[in-house]
Amino acid sequence: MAISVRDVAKAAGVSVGTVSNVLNTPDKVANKTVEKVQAAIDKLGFVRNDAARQLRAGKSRSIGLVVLDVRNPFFTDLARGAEDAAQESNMSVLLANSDEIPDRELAMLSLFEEQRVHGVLVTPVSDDLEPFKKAQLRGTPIVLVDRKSRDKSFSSVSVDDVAGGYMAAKHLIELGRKRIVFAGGPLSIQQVSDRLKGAQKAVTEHQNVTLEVIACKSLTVFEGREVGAEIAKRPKSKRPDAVFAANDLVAIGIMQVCLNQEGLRIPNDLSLIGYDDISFASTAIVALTSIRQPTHEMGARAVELLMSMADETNGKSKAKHIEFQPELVIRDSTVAK
Amino acid sequence: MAISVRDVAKAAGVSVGTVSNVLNTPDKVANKTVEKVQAAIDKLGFVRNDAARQLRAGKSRSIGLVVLDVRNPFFTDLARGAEDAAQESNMSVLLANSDEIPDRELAMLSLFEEQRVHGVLVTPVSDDLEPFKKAQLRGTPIVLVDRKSRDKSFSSVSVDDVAGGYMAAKHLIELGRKRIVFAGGPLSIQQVSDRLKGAQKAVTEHQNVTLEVIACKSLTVFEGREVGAEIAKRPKSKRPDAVFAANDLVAIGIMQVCLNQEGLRIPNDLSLIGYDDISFASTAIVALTSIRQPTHEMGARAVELLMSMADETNGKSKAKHIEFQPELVIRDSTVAK
DNA sequence: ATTGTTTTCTGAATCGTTTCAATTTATTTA
DNA sequence: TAAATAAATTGAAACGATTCAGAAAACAAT
Repeated sequence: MAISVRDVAKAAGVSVGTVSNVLNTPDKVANKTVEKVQAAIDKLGFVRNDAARQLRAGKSRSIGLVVLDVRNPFFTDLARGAEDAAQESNMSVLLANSDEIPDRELAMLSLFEEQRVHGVLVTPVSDDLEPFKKAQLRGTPIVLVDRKSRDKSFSSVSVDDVAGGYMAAKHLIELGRKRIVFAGGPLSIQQVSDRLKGAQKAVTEHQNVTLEVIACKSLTVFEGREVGAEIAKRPKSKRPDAVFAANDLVAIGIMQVCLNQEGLRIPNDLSLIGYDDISFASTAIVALTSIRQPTHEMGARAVELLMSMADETNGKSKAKHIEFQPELVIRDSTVAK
Repeated sequence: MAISVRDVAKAAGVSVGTVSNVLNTPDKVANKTVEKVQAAIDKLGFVRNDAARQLRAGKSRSIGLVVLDVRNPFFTDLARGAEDAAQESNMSVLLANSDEIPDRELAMLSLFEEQRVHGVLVTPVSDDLEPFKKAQLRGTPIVLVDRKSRDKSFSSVSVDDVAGGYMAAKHLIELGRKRIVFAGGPLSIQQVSDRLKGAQKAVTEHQNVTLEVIACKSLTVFEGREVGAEIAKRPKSKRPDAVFAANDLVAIGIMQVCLNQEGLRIPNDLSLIGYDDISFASTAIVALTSIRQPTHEMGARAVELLMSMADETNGKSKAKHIEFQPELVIRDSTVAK
């Protein structure tokens, strides 16, 4: 039914091997032959069947990327970084999101394995990395992104979240804040627990500063609004004077409720700091202080790492780790203009 | 190297055909055979090679979706609708964005054709649909989404954007607004020009109401902020008393600048209405009046339409159109609480 | 036991591309 | 011009799952 290389070959009066060479390595083919074949391709409207190509090649031209939430700009930026790096080796990136649900994460992994992707980048939901380990043994390299591997079998590209959490809390303390709330969750996500750990460290280094944790179910604007409502309804004496949110979306949710419904002033009544420094942070109602991560670069470096793993013939090389340092970006939500 | 059905068959002591049947139609296989084969699969860690499956089947299990901007929640909602419907026929949706760039749109189309997707849903950037027409003739059904096909060769799922534009402008006029600005662009995107057309119609039906167009390069928060700055810097006498933004992102950008930098009151000094009713609209600084579209349902219906086209053997059936009516959702940005 | 019927299983052929050793053609060197 | 070398082309084999006509096994009816 559909046009195949065989049809093109016949129309151009050459062999199928030559058609394939025109498609893949035109330099190896005489110019006028290339022209003849191209003409036949255009005339017949030939479209290469990628499944057949992959079958022969044994590998696809794609890399899988599983993130926690595609709607978080942090992850779309990261994905963009990955795409840019992938293009260098003309690969493409398949984006999937786990929605923080372990089962979806597994389903995506299987899908990618069946597609014989070159490798998988993942921001894991939980601590159970067993399925990923198995996939890696079967020959699909895995790189953990935005998450340092405790397990020595995985390579990773991460940011020092403990340092980031410390920075954030330290900044609030240096502004003279005493009653700090950490808003975020679930704590099973390593990024969240590390950021909290850093904050706790900063707090214990000072007298008279308390840290309270308000948990939320996921790191979304919606959950942030829940936390905001919880804070705003408290009597003034019980209310924190600073909030460190586990990411910017949560911070933005908190900000919306506190400013709008309750008339709290930010930063006067409440200092607020987020995490990730998504592009939306600087354009929030009150520009948001945040902890910046080299998002785009993380995506790119993760892909490079993956490609180097895929190249190594034996595949049994030692896991490599790349760790970036975060950076404090001060804006109006902690220090008034 | 990798484990194949052949290896599984040998290990389980059955033929390759039986392994395939266990994978695809276990009902046709005796129970204890299924168990034997499953055990072998688990033991060997067999992972089905999707490329080989597709090659034989002739079609993939995917549908391609090309949207203008993945970061716009309107399109992620639409994509979710498509995914949900696709799952019914156990298909998956491959999401790609054109970033409003015609060349990227073409590249994505080729990629999808090479993958032999079941069909492509697309929100086209421009009016040149020739490449899509060719793809359709070659056997890949195309459905235009969020855009009515002028060309009778394509099926489409759309919302009556002229009616939506009319509704929006009419609402502003009924509130007594006289100097209305339409903010949006590029006009080559049909959704934008239709919404403008509707607004113009409403304006011409009334005396003493003017409509000014402020163009922007794309429908993003960033561009909205540019428009906001342009409006806010005007002397009061030249300033509009209402703005109709071509989508919610632009409206949010305008809102941020006007409220924050210039201290304009919304809706008192300026009524503001958006379009799409993305989930973020209701949680904006001032809850945004907007025109709601049945986003999720559009995605779902588009997939259903596509599947029905793919089923039809000849493929030469008449194009079908589904058109929804939009709905006005009134919030604080036009009518104060 | 024989025949008929249903259920289960088999395995060679197939999908469309790429690969690569072998062959043909063109170019250079002596 | 003949021999040596380089460039271009050929075409059958291979990738791994699915298909399907036919064989084998299991069961039922006579």
